[in-house]
Amino acid sequence: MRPISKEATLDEPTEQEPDPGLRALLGGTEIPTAYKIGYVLNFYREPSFRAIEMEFGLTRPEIVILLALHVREGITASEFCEFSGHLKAGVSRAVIALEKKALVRRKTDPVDNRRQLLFLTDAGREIYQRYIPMLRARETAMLECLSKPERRQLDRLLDKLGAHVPNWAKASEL
Amino acid sequence: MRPISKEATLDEPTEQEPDPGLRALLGGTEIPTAYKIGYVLNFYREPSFRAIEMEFGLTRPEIVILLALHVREGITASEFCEFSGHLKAGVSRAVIALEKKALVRRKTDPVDNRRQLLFLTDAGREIYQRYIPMLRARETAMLECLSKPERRQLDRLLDKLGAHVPNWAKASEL
DNA sequence: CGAAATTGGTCTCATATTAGACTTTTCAAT
DNA sequence: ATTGAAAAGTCTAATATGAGACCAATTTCG
Repeated sequence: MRPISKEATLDEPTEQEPDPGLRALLGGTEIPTAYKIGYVLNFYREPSFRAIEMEFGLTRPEIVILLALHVREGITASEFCEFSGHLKAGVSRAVIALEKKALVRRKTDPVDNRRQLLFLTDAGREIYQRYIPMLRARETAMLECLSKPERRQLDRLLDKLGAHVPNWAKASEL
Repeated sequence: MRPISKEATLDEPTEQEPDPGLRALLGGTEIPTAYKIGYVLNFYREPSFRAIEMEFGLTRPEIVILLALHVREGITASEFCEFSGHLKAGVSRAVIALEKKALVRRKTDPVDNRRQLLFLTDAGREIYQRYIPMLRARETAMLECLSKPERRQLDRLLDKLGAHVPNWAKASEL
């Protein structure tokens, strides 16, 4: 169970009664770091995406593609796949859906007829603006336990990890 | 695409040619930290789990339940759900499948007839031993870019984040 | 230059996963 | 003691997602 008791939730949100047994899971696996990263992210991402899905009818790939296009338009599906590690069939499906929902526009790349450049529509931008505040708020809440320096520290480490990904994340090694 | 070119992969695995445009995604979203965590973890978890799924016929929930039981046996499905944030239907289904595969044993909790205590079978332990080395190796590879102190730093930050989860990760807030 | 290989995107089929309903057991309130 | 509410686990129906096949465009190689 969540490392809180029901009583604590109702009376003292800051007073926790962790179950030592299950908390042992966090550091007890043979892949402690990966597990902990997954543990934290699971609580952030899964409920967030489920809520967006219920409220806006967007699937996970759709959500993240809108996120990506908000940062940079004109990328192609395959670029996004390559960058993010998402599978091309899923991305393709999401792009088709997004276009059908008029949230995204596709334009064949003049340089390579196979490629399609993706752009946000106004509706796409708008729906993004409607779901991003919740994601931001939850990120803020998630990071509240860290001081400013610690957050910078975390970001620095994550940048390192992110930059290192191409060195080991080769599907052929599996 | 992955921030490497094909040539680099073949010739100079350490020589990368990041696409600046897509790399902007990493820090460019409005949820940079969450996104970066997800970015790194996606490359670790998704391919790993897919490989295990293909080789051992285990679904993601099955994989993680075996992981958890390896650390601590005798937990119940609901305890695992509460702790990990996984949904009970999925966990229930996984437990049923694991028992069917004779990887897990279930025993009704004498204290509460609704609850079922979960235990690994020998086969369950064995299959775990067959997939964990790959997960460990990939975790090691993932963390190779960090020095020892940095890894300790990361673990410390993750422990903080993990301990803080119960303070904000309430589904009712969504 | 032409054939073979690779790439970009889409589709089909099978399987995984979610929401919500359901049953039984246990807890809480009166 | 009784009743209503909540918890634990399972099931159903709908939908999401992965594997692999496919086709067309482009690149690679002899």
